[in-house]
Amino acid sequence: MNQSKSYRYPYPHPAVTTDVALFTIRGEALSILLIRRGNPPYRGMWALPGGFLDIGEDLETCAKRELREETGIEGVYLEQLYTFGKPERDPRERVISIAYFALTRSDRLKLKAASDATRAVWFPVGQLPELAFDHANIIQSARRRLLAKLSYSMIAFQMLPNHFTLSQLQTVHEILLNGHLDKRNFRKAILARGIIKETGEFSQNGSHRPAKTYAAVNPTRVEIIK
Amino acid sequence: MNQSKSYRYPYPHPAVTTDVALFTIRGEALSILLIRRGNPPYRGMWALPGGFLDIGEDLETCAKRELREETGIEGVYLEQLYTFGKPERDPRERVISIAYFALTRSDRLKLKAASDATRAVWFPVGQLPELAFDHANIIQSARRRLLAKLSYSMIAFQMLPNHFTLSQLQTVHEILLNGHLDKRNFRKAILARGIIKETGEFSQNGSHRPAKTYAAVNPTRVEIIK
DNA sequence: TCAAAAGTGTTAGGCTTACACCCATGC
DNA sequence: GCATGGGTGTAAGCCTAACACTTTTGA
Repeated sequence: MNQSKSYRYPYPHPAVTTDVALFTIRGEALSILLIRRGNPPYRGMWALPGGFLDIGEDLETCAKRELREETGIEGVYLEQLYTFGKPERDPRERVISIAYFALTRSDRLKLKAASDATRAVWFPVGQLPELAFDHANIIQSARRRLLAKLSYSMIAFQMLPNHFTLSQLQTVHEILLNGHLDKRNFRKAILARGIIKETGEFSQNGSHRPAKTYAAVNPTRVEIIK
Repeated sequence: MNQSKSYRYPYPHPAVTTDVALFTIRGEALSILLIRRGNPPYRGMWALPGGFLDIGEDLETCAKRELREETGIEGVYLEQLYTFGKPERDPRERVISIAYFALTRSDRLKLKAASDATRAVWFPVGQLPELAFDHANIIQSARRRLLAKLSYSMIAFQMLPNHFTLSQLQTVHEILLNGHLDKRNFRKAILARGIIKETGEFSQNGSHRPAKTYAAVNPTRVEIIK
């Protein structure tokens, strides 16, 4: 290593990465975006999109940047999940990873075809491949977070287009909760919270009555308190 | 810097610290433990107990170690809170801090008098001094976490002795919520959850009827899901 | 016997849940 | 006109919140 290209510290420093657990609904399944690793360690295995923090870069910026560089996806709902730092979690050196939890509409991935496609793939969470590092743990934490938030925030429409029908929203909840919901009660509960409003437009979607479409009242993030 | 005492990396690495927001109830006030800084930066100002991660040391171990070294306190309830990493949060170099949330009985600090006392002091959260770094932010997050957990976990008895009376527990809740609670409803709610049980012993505490004492059913931590 | 905190049930109102039929459209 | 999903109200039960008096002790 050329000395001019190395960085010195009076005591050892860990490396810092961010990793993103990005969920969407595809077909009828909750799915997560994984990247096939092209380099060691764990070459050829699947991992969460993520990478090393640039010195001087904000943590969340790093998470968004790595997601964009590796998948082309931007503009997702993103929040910090948990920091994973077991000493042996990366065989190269000590690596601390700040994991992020993210949601998006599945059609966002199409933006990406430009770059090196086929390396970023959606996997249904029930059919995950073997994962690099401790990423299986991270995914488990992220799924718990998603379930927990569902009950007290209306986070699910982050996986739908800006305008959506109540049936679509209910379907997302049913997939996440893995169970059936009552249509009338679901609508009452959602509308009572005042977090979505009618757009005035309708969705025509086949040979049946058109559905009113709704949009989030404030599309800002919902802060999470553990 | 002597080369034999320096560590090199092919790209810049941030430093990593842990900080601990340790709460207790003292008198009638929620209080937090702060350390007076003896070295720059922010010399003479108050800060959360914490410090640099040893390479090879687990994150939680680091938080516990720093707490012990700086205050003598051990055996507290501890959980990860949030990771703070704004690029300018430490004037020396890029520092990522994994913040921990902790609770203890206030009599634990007495263990400490051995080491360099008078540097670790409990401050009521309503009367905080000026704080070093972004520690005011960390404390704000920690207080939000404490409030949020109170409603769905029975975390409050982490601030009481192993055996406690229901009146003591209610008082802690009232201090945290800053409001009065109904005695009968409080007891019903707590006992209905089955998370505390009678010890069979009584607390004699003045010229009035002795109170039954209770203990947590499982003294393990309550996992938090943001 | 008095003061001080411990202990104990019931009721009303609100919220949650269960449940079934008509509506608008395309074919 | 029929198949398909969209849209709507009510009643029972459960949970929450409000409320006051008796008990046990030490002084």
